[in-house]
Amino acid sequence: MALNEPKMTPNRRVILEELRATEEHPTADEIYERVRKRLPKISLGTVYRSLDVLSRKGLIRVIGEAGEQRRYDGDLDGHFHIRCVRCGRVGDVMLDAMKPLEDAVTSADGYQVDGYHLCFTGVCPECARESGNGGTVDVAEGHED
Amino acid sequence: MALNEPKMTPNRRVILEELRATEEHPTADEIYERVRKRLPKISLGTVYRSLDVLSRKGLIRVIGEAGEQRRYDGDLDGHFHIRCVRCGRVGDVMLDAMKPLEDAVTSADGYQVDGYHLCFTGVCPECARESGNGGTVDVAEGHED
DNA sequence: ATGAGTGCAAAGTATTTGCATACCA
DNA sequence: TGGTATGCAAATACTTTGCACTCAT
Repeated sequence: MALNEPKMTPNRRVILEELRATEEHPTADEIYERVRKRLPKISLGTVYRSLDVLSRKGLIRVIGEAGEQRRYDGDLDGHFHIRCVRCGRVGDVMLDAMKPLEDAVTSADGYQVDGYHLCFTGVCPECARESGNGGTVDVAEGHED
Repeated sequence: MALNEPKMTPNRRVILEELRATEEHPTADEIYERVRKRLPKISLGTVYRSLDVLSRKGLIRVIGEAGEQRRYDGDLDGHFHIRCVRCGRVGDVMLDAMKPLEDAVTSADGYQVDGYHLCFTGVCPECARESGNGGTVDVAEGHED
């Protein structure tokens, strides 16, 4: 009667495959739309539950900031994300400088670190090219009165 | 008729003060409850709008992961956060190893980096003490079948 | 007078959950 | 047979928004 660990069901496998097949970082309902082509009767609730299981198993990563919609990433390699503040696109950043940081956190604060979420924000090269410096951002940020 | 930049109003000032006065990382409605003691007629909507203004001005920081409730931090010093996967508590982590990472991202990917969000997850010392290794987490994470 | 800020309440949206059924070991 | 997984729909919870009113310049 002990709580068994979640199984890898066909639904979950398809979700995982779709996630691994894309370079994008889709939201739950984008995943739902894709998966639906292969499994027409799957429900959005199942997609949410599956994504939860997969991320708890460490098979996928959840990205995005609080208050925003979750995005999912099937790529587990050591990389971070960067979100363009103008177009909202989320890109990957390869960097393997993280281990020392993890170690420092562990030793300095007594936490058992089991993961981290790192997302830079900035302006992507495309946006920078298109709009020079102006763009969509309209709130002054350097000073107050 | 040009869009003026948001002003520092009494409401916003009180919210900022409350945020700077606490070591916790309160949510919008926790802030609402605190601020209400000083400004009994302030509304939750205004708190949300103010927090948005303050964070766009760079006076406070927004923390937390996608799909979760936003938490706010009035401390702008270079530090990161760590959230205990068991109790949900968010703590501060002092670390000044970030600059090199920022530089690396900028040069490697052509982004103009204007910020980052870094949050570790792990088990806080209290939780580790209380429950050994079991605790509330009941999903196996190392292997699948 | 004009534009920004606010309170209130309603709307919106992402995510979770209850329940009956289907499935697998 | 026992327990997990699923579809569907309802429920939750957080956040945003519309509108009328107030405030300061």
